[in-house]
Amino acid sequence: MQDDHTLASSLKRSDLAILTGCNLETIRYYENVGLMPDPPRTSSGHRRYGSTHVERLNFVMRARDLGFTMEEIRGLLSLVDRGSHTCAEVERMGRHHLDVVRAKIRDLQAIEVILDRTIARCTGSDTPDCPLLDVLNERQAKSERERASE
Amino acid sequence: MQDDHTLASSLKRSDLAILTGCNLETIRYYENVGLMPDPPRTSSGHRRYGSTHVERLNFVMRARDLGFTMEEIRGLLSLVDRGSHTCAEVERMGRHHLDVVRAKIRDLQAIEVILDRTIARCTGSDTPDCPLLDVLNERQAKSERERASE
DNA sequence: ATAGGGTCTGTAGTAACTACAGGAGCAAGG
DNA sequence: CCTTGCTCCTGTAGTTACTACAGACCCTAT
Repeated sequence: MQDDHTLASSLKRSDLAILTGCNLETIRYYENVGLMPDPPRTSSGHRRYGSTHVERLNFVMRARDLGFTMEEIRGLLSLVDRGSHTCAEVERMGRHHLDVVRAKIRDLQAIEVILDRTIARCTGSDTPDCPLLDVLNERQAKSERERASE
Repeated sequence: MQDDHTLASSLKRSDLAILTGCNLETIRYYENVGLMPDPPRTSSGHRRYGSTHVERLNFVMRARDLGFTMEEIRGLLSLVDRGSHTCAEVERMGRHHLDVVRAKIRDLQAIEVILDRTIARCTGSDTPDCPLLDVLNERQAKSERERASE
């Protein structure tokens, strides 16, 4: 069909995927969950994308790379879409996310320390005795830090 | 029914949950996926647990706290269950997991740096201009480190 | 005209649980 | 003895953020 030169948007879904590096199916998923707007369609139902979609998808992917959850990305987008967002609002969301990231780092570092110290005591020999198994068999399941924060 | 004093195991599922701090439903889940053995039952079908179950569940939870995936925990358990495991085998699995943990830490730290530096430039004012939004609108979606490792 | 791809939809699968619905059992009070 | 209310049983659906498939349609090129 030749009805589609009326659309400023002329990218197919596969084009958008290649341009942004996003998985093809993920694009449809983002449309379903409302992170991406429903694109215009050709008369036969095929999606056609334009530069606004490219920018939007890049925004979503960049936020994803920074570890924002979809809920957070939705929040950021709705601020921007509202048109009256402020730097203060965005900063607040960013700071909250940064706190979450730092908490995850701390948790993983606590794990790292335990694993590292424990494995350092491993003999690597053919005996069944193993410091790591000893640690896994210990009674208390949680580190002091975790218990302290409860 | 009084048929159950023949069982050395006398803990109900709720008892096991309280004793280990594990969620009640999670215990059943671990049985379904084979991390915990099917416990003996009373004549009416109620689960009865003993000290071996307590120890096993503590092991699983401790491994979970250290960030091992269920697949890894299954591996550790099958080594131990086999009865002929060696420290070398356990150490190898531990080291692999430690590598994964460290990779996650590095990823999160890269995110932390970007967020921290970006938010530091936020004015926190009522203007729509925002360094964080600028970063999210940037073309390239991946950090140099990530592209380098592909 | 037809062969081959691409695109469409809905749906199921992933990890590691958590939560519910609806039915059965169990212990204690009346 | 019987009821009341709690626990336990099962199967199933929901969660996050996708990914992958099946079967139907469409589009392009020869």
